[in-house]
Amino acid sequence: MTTLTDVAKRANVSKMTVSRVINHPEQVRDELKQSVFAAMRELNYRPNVAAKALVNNRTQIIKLFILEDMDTTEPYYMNLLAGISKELGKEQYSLQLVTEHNFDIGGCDGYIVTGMRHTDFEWLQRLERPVVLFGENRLELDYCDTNNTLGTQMATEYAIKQGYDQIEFIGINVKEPFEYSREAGYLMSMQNHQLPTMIHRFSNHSHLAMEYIESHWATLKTNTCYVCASDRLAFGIEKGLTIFNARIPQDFGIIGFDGVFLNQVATPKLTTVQQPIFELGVQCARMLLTKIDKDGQSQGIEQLTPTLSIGGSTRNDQL
Amino acid sequence: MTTLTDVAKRANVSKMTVSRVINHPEQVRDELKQSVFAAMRELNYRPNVAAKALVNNRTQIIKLFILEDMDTTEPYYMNLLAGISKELGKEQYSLQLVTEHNFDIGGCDGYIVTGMRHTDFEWLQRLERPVVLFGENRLELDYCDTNNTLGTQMATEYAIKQGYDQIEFIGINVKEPFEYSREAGYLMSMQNHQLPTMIHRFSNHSHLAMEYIESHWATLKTNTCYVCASDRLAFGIEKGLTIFNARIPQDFGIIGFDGVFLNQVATPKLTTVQQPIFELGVQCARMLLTKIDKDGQSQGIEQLTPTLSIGGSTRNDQL
DNA sequence: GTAATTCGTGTTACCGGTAACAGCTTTTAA
DNA sequence: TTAAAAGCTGTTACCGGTAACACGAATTAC
Repeated sequence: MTTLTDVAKRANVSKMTVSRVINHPEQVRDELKQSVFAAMRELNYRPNVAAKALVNNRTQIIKLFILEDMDTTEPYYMNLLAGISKELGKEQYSLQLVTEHNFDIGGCDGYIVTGMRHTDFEWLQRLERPVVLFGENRLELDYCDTNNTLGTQMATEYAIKQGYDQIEFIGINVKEPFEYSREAGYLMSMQNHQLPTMIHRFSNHSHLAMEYIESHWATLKTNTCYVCASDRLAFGIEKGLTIFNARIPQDFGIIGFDGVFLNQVATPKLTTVQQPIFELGVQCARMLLTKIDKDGQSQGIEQLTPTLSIGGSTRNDQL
Repeated sequence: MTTLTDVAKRANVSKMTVSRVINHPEQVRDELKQSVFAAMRELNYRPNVAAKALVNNRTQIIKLFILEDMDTTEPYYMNLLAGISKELGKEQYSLQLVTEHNFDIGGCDGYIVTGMRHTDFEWLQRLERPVVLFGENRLELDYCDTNNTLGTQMATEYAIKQGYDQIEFIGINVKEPFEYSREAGYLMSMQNHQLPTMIHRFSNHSHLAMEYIESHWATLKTNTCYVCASDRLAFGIEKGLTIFNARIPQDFGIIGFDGVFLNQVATPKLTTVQQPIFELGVQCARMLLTKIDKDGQSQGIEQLTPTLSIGGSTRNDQL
C-alpha cells in the first residue's frame, strides 16, 4: 500500500503538505497541489482509514439499530441498507448491524435507528453519539422518513379521481406517528372533497384484512376503494376480494403503501404509495454524517416525497 | 475512553503486559493476569479498533458483494446480513455493502460474495483478499450454502409419504449449481422409489408458474404434488390452482424452497424447505475470518441442513 | 527602511496499539 | 557449582495519519 510518505517523496514535499492537500487544500500553493495530485494518481494512493480514525479519535463506524423483529418485518430493509451503505462509503465509514441477535459491543461515531417505539426513547437518549432515526417521531429527535401524510393524500386523491364513490381507509392498529400521519393524509383529502370517511384498523397482517373482507362481504358496496396503510393489508384485502371473484379494479380499488416486494407479487399488482427507501437510506446517512461533523448539532427532519406506483388494483382512466 | 496505558497504570504493569494479557495470555503470570483483568473490568476497557487495525495492517472491514439485482431478489438478505454481522462483531469487524449502486472504494480484509454467476469468476479471482461465497459453485471456491440436494430430497420424500401419487418438479430456468442440486435431490428420491419424474422450468417469477397452471389446468391430474425450487414458483403454482378453486392440500400439494417471507403470506401458508439463512450468514463470516487468520488458506465448503417447514399447502397426516 | 504580519512549508509529537529485542530471574543441565 | 536455557516483564520503535508549533520568505504598515 502506498502511504502519505510515498506520495510525499514522489512529489518532493513533506508528508504534512500531502495531508494538507487532502484536508486543507486552500493552505497549499497551486503549483504544489498539482504535483501532489499527480503523485497520488501515479501511485494510486488510498488513505489508510485506520490511521485516520486513530488520529481523529473516530472509529469510522456507524451502527444501525434494527429494533423491530426482522422476521415479520418488511423486506425493504435491504434497500435502506444499500442507501445507507452507499452514502457512508463516500466518507470511508462502515457499518455494524445491531439487532436482537447480537450484543452491542465496541464504539462507533453515530447511530441510525429504525423501528423505534416510544418505549425506546429513554435508552436512546442515553446514547453518547449522534443519532438519526429512520421513521417519524414526535419527540424532537432528528429523522428521515417518507412524507406519510402526503403519501395517503396522493392515494386518496387518485382514488377520488378514478371515480370510486366510497373510499375507506385500512389502517394499522398501532399508536405510532407514521400511522397517525397516514390516517391524517386520508382524512384531509376526504374532508377537502367533503366526502364521508371510514377507518378500519388491524394489526399489520394480511390475513386479518382478508378475514375482514370474508366476514363482511355481504355488506360491502361496489365501487369502493380501499386506501391501505401498508402493502400487507392491501394484499390481504385483495385476497379477500378475490375469494368472492370481485372485479378488481372495476368494482373495487385497492391502494397499498410501501412499494417493496409484496406489491409486485400480488395479482393484480397493487397500486401503491412507493416509498423512496434507497434514497431515505442515503438521506439518513447524509444527515448523520453532517451531525457528526457538526458535533452533534440537531439536524431537524427530512421528509421525502413518495410516488404513486400504478398497478392493476385500481382503475387507470386518463381523466 | 480508557486505553491500554490507563489499565497498565491501574494494574502497576507496563502496557505491553496488558497487551499480552489480551493477545498472548500464556506468556503472563497468573497473578498479573488477574490484576490486569480486574483493572480492565474496573475501567471498563474497550480496545481501540483503529489502533489495532493500524498496527496489524488490517482494516477490520469485510465487504459484502451482492451481485444480484436486489429489487427482484429474495427478501432473505436481511437475515443473512444479521448472521454475518453478528459473527463479524465478535472480532470487531464491520461491514461494507457493495452493490450495483455504489462504487467499490477503499481496502478490506476479505470478501463475502452472494449471487455469483459463472461470468463473475474471472474478476473474483483477481481479488487480493480472501473470498468466501454464499451459494454453491463448482469452481473450487470456498462457500457456504444450504444442502440443496438434501432439501429437495426431504421435500420429495415428504410428498411421497403423504401419498401424492404424482410428484412433479418446478425448477428455475438457470444454469446454476444450486438449481442442479435441487433437481438432483428430487431425481434421486424419485428414482429410489422408482417413480416417474417430471420437471418443468421457468424463470423465477410467480406469474410464470401461475400462467403455466392456468394454461394446463384441463390436463392436470388430481393428487399431484409440486415440489418447487423456490417459494416464488410455489406461490405462483398455488395462485394458479386457487383460481380454479382446486382443493389444496387434498387434491394438490405444493412445497416451496426458501422459507423466508413469501411462504408466510401465501394462503394457505406454504410447506417449504426452510433455509437456515441466519446461520448461513454466521458460517460465511466464521469461514472468512478463519481464512483471513490462516493467511488465505482454502477452507472448503460448508453445507447446512435445511428444515421442512410444514404449512397448509400439503397434507399433513401423521403416518 | 525596519518592524509586524501573513503566507507556505517543514518538524515534532502524538493517537493506541503490537513486534522485536533487551534484561533480569529462575530453572535446568552437566 | 556454574553455564546455558527458559520464563517474564519492560523498553523502544513503528504502523499512517494530523494538530500544533517553528521558521524563513514575502508582503504590508507606518
